[in-house]
Amino acid sequence: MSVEKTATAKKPSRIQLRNRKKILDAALEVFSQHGYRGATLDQIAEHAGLSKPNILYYFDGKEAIHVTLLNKLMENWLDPLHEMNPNGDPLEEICAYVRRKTEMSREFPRESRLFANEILQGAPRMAPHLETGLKPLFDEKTAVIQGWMDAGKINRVDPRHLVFSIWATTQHYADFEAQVSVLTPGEKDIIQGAETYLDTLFRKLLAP
Amino acid sequence: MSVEKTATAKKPSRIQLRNRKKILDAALEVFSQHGYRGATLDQIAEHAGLSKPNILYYFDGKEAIHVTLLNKLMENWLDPLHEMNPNGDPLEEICAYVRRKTEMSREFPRESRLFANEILQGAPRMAPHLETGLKPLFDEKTAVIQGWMDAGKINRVDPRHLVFSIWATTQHYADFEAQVSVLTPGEKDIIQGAETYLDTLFRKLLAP
DNA sequence: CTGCTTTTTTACCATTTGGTAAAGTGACGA
DNA sequence: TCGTCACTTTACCAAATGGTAAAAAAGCAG
Repeated sequence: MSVEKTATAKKPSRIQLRNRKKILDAALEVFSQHGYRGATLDQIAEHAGLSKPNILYYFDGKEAIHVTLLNKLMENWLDPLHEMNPNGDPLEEICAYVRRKTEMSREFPRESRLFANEILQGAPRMAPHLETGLKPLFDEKTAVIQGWMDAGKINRVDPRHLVFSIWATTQHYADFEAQVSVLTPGEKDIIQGAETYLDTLFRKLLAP
Repeated sequence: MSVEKTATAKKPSRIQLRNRKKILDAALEVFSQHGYRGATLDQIAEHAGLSKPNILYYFDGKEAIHVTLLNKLMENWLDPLHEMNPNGDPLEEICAYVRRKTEMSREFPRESRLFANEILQGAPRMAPHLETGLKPLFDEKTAVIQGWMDAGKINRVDPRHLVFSIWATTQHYADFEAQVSVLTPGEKDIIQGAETYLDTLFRKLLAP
């Protein structure tokens, strides 16, 4: 069921491993900057330091590369939400989640933009993933938060909008980096300040 | 200095006005969905109900259409921020700004996505606009907010991050609509709930 | 070294895409 | 009614783009 070529039972060679990684890294760079339709195989090939036909030796086509990237992305992207512990202290769990998401905006801006591009354009290649991967987790965690509110541990707000606002505020620094950097010139680490601000924001909202 | 063809001193005819509007509306639809490089003149032509050469009779090319759209967008996009009155009640002014921005996400989602697409891809055709249009306004208004904080009218936070978080949370509902609609199925007007939630969010943050 | 497999390159191709030239059509004032 | 100007269509084109076939080169087990 893999999208990669030669993905039979045989274990991939050292060369395959290395080149697949080079291709995916180059593709992440290009797709995250130009979106799916704006990216070209030639750009990816150049970034990867390989020829275009050579890239098509490793992947079945442009779409296959994109899908592979999105698959790998979803694994890591949902991790921080998974880590939110229903048995932990509610306020601290949520603030820790905000911190982890902010951290990802700093560490993986390309992944954030790849995701943003895909969603912006209607999630044509990711709708299934949203349904089967994100939706159940979202329902589960909003229910947990609702439980915390019902128990009076945190202030009562719509948990869905709470999660949306966490995603929006944290990913903003990666997705809108071009704007942020124009408006805060010479700032060495604007995300540092964001971490402090967002902690205050959600603490004030939720403190019972 | 206009980007449109035949933009001499002569006033545009009725036909020109109608067709330019048709083209720009079609272009907004297509660019906001696919981004600049992903959009094609053929798509725009079809949406506009005109032939491709006919479109190029009214505009100098694909880029000219895009630039025209971005120019018109910036006018309206900054309006809500302009309306924030330094002499009004601080908390109410900011909450009113949040409300206006939320409203725009509901009323003009395509414009929001057009903007988001452009920023996501590094603002290649809008960097000047950000510098000359947005930046001064941003500096002015963050200074106003800082003044309110210094006067003890609202709680003290970094005004820049405050504004970023307002943009992020309000535009999220338009830009990530594909994701939001998957996670809140059957919701007739999710933005209604967002308005309530965001009012609470920023009130709790800023109430002195 | 030898023969076999894996990897890479060269040379293409069909389609799409932004754009143009020029002929044709229509509206409208003199 | 006629000529002029504004608008539209038809027929193209060159470049870019995703993709392929097949030869050449590089690894590598024996």
